[in-house]
Amino acid sequence: MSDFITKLKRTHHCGELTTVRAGQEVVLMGWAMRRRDHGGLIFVDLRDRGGVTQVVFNPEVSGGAHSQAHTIRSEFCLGIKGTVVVRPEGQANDKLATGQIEVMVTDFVIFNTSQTPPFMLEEWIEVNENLRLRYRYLDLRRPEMFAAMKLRSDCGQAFRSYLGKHGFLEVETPMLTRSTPEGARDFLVPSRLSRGAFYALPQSPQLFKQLLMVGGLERYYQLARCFRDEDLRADRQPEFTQIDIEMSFVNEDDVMALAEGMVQEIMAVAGVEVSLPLPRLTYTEAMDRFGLDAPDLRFGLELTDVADLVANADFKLFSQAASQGLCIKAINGKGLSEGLSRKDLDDLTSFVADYGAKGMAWVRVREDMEWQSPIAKFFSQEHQNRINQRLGAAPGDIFFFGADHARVVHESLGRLRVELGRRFGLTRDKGFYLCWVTHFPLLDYDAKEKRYVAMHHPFTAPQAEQIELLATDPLAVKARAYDLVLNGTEIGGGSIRINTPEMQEAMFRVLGIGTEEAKEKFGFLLEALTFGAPPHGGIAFGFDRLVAILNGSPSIRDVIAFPKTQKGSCPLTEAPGQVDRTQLLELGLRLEKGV
RNA sequence: GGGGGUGUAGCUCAGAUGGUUAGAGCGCCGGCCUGUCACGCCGGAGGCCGCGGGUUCGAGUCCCGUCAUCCCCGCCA
Repeated sequence: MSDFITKLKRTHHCGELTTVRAGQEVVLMGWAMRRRDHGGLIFVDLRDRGGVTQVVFNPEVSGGAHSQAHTIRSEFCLGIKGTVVVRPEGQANDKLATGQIEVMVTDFVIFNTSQTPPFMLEEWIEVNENLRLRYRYLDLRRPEMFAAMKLRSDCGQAFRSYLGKHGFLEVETPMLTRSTPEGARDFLVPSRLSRGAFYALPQSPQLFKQLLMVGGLERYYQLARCFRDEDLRADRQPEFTQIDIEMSFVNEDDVMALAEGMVQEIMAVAGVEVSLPLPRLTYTEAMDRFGLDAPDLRFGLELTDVADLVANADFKLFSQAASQGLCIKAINGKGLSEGLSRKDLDDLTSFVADYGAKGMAWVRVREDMEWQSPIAKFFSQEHQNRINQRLGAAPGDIFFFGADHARVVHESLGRLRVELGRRFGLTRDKGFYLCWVTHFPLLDYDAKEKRYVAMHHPFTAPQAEQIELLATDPLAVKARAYDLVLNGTEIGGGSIRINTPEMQEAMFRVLGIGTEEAKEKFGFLLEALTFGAPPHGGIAFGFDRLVAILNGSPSIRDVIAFPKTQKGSCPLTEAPGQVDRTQLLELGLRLEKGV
């Protein structure tokens, strides 16, 4: 028997046998998915990563194999040898790729038995995610999970082959690096050899890839693991993977052209055709029309400025807002009025409250084009007509208004727009809509810390003709930055970088980082820029997000082999865990009591 | 740090108004079955109702706390 096991050599995968192989002897290896034991005939659905084949144990073909087959249970790991036979008349299974044939077993081996799995692996069963993660190795046996892993791998291959073809070098940058201020919280690693000092895990390879450009590599890429110690979300994990790219002697158009060609090839892996060049919007246009810097172009419901139309209406909320120069915009929910109950509107009002909107005025357009709304009485027929006209009103429409600082109106109406799209299925089966968003502001003002902060990161170059504005009107300065947006999700972002020490120092000054501090924290970069740093720029894509969207997954956890829960723990390994006292001693660490 | 949802058999869930012995489907175990394919039939086992307090004659159900998990806000250049 042991001789049989060691000599048994797999000839096919379970998904590939067809009638062409009829009569042929084959060896399959995989897991028993289901056993249908008729006492006489025993059927087992054998599954491996390639698919499923029905194998048959017939007492008249092999009595020994048949009697042992009674012991087969779910997830037993098997090797079977048998003959491919065309199924008898009327016994084909159209639901199975291999349903025209079956394998008549002549001999088989149980490589390993299995406990009863804690959950069934059939894909139609929804299982608690925590349980799936605790037994991820079983979860991964599900065809759906294999498909996700395969898609991820194929996308990675497409990315590597595309960039390899375009002369890029793959370079690994350090995982143990130094903590950088600004940005996210770092994961720290205590150093044993330098007591009291810490490495940080990289939030991104940003500085290293710039140094590679100074190093003359000209074209770099990496499938880079990045770490950020912040709270998790469906699309945020503490460690995630970035497609990281940097190029020398390029401008925005060069990087964007390279990147969209790459995205086109990656998406082709998922069977998605992308035509180039991709549409571009400026940041200002995106905010004006969609309220968000990551517009979902799969549907309309765009924002419309109505400030001029309501300025002199009797509705104080609007007229006052207009006189203060605040932003007043509206969305026309085309044909959605009927689908929204009073309770839905209350829900949506509290929905926008999450984004700072103090209220939400709405107007239903009746059959006769009259307004039905709590605020209708404040608007003359003239006002109503003009607003109807601008919003392209038709019976059955519903308007939503926002009046506040532009930031609040854009955020709340922008999110409302997406929420309406989701609720009414406006995004369903619409395919994939990509666009670039360009000309982001270079800076944002942090009211809490009372200083300017980089919108992208402090190494992003300002638009060349606006550099003087940096001193006089910093918020007006646009960056040489660009984001790639897919169906309303930012999947990539990058910029042309600052490549002279003077400009970089000026940037640090604007950000309130003093010369001493800059030297201490970024001295190595500033110094590198003094040695003939070439003009350069690049881009980074959220690989997990991209694959999740292509896979149709609501969470990136579905395309990560071993993801963390929302508390950052791993149900499988139970990380993070306690460590021995001796380990702490070696590192010179002591835990505070009561913490 | 904050808001919301969930937690009942191995899994997915049901258990109005507090009331006898907590249910179903699937899975599991045993038996029968030679054309099933989410096989079928017969029988069976399986429960700290997340955990800890409280209210009550009586709590799966009500209250407080806590833990786990999910979604969101903050945070994430």
